[in-house]
Amino acid sequence: MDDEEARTRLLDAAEELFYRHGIQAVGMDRIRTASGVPLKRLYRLYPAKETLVTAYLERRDRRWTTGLREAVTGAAEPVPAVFDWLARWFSEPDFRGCAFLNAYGELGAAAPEVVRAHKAELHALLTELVPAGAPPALADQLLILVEGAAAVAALSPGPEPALRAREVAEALVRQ
Amino acid sequence: MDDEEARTRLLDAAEELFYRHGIQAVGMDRIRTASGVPLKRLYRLYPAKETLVTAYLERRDRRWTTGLREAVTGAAEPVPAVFDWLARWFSEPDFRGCAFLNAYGELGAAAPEVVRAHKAELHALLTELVPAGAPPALADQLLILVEGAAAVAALSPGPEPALRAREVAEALVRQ
DNA sequence: GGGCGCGGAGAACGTTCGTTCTCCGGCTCC
DNA sequence: GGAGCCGGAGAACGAACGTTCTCCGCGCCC
Repeated sequence: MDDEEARTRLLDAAEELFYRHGIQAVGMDRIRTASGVPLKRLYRLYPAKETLVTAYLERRDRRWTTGLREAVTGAAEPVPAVFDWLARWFSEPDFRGCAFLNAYGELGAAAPEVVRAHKAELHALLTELVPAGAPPALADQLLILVEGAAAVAALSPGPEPALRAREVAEALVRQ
Repeated sequence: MDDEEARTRLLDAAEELFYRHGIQAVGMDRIRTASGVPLKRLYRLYPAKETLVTAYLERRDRRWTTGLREAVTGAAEPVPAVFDWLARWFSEPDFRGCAFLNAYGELGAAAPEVVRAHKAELHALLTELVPAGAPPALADQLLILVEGAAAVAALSPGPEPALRAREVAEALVRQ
């Protein structure tokens, strides 16, 4: 097992545990056990828990944004495609809301800056998707629909919140 | 200082600290210092931290739901009034998102059931507000708008998310 | 007024956390 | 083949947590 594989195993374990149980509720020893990476190597690759938390959020941000981008680029109707993608995400068995909103709610001002960056990226992506002549507030409204669907789905999982938000979004872009 | 005042002081301190810093980041000793209530009395009134957390969320739930109800009952247009009330809430200087969503994000399955109850109450209130002939999905969509505005405002405070959501809600109820 | 009991102040306890250290086996290099 | 070093396993450390205990001073009753 080289350092690269150890990093992957650590991030896999950290993502699963941090996302499911919250960040403060998961100790480094639990990540060590789940990943099989010795503590010494863990602290060589990530010198403190905070760096592991940041790396977990950054990798998840890359995967999430890339997945959404791939799902909507080339789609005939990109805005509804966003919510179809959300519906699939909300239906994953271990879905538990937006990891970045959860991290911000838990850590507050101490949350790493990738949390803000994630929301800025999402807003930028939505801005690209709205038609050229649309009012500038449309991207803000779509952002509210995306976040709202995720927040509602966090407490009652399933695709329904995404479908309800999709209906609203379709009505918005038609105008 | 009788027990009733001690309870108030404890809940005030707990609300301020839990809401600002998160639940796990605040120790009982910090609540003792902030409230001025001795540890012995604290544990007589709330035998464990979990009971204090639940009491904090239950009181906040009562205040929040009552405040929203009072703001919309009797309003000429109750649905937009919801978002005007949200705009004022988001503008409070220490606004940091929905305490119940934050608690759920932090505690996950270990969150007290008042978190779910809070969302159910909000959904019920929105159901009362929609016109009689409206499609049943409308309340779900309004819930998404409320939650989404709160989530967006958590990271970029100010009334704007509520105003954007209000515009969408007005378009929805007009149909 | 003297024993008594309640409540306040904070020390103390056991556990858990993040992080570091110790020990030891196995590989490398001459 | 032997010395030296790197990495693994897990004990150990200091701090912080939730919770309990000890001590002490003050008010009450006869």
